[in-house]
Amino acid sequence: MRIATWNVNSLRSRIDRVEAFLERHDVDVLAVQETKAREDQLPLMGLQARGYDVAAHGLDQWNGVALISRVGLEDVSVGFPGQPGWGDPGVVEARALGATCGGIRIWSLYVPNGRKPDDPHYVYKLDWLSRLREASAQWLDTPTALVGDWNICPTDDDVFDVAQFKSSTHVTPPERAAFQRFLDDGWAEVTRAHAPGYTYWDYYRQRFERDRGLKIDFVLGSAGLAERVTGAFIDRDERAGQGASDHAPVVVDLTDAPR
DNA sequence: ATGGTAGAGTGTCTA
Repeated sequence: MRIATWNVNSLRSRIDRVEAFLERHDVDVLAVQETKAREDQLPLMGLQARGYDVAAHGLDQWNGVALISRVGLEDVSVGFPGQPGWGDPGVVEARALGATCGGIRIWSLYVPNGRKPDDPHYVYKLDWLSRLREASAQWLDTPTALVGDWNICPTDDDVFDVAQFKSSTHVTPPERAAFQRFLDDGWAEVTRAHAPGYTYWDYYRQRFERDRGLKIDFVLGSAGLAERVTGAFIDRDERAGQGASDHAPVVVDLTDAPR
């Protein structure tokens, strides 16, 4: 089975590229982030014509997440226990969507950006990660993948210029500690060993052409998932040219479940 | 410190 994660920066403006990507790489399950579409605005026809089911949630114009699967899409849930709303009172922000696809539990995650270290949104980011960690502990003993845009550079090698980020989010010790706690719990980041390099390049200043990017898109697997990983790659070509998202897709291959 | 680009949608916000 082949799964992938991709921050598409608008599903509607990128739908042709998404469909081409699914076909080019024969992808079974794609987790997408920043769908930037209400549920009634989703471009479903081409996906369904290619045999994919879609589950999506997006309450605002920025942070929607979705799962696109041709190997089943069961037990769909939005958010996770303890996830609070942000913005309008009582509104649960759409940053996590989970489903069982082809026998594995997969979560499409869009970790809050944080904006600035002194912004309330940064506190929200750390709180959100803490709640995700608490909720995800119960999935460690089943084949589960926490995939998406983590908006954290776990090491200095994951930033094109650490000095330039010294007063920015994504590299602060609390964010890195929050990421590390998932690994300490038993989650394994399964892409890095197979797929070095960045996954995101800002649109301006020709960051992609100069390979000045960040590695912030990751796939964390429970033991039962990690043992099935046979390879991974970053589809850098997808980031090139006109009309690209600012993120490249990350693809992971899994063997069949042991029996 | 600022601004550069892109996408949502027409006011600016978010990344």
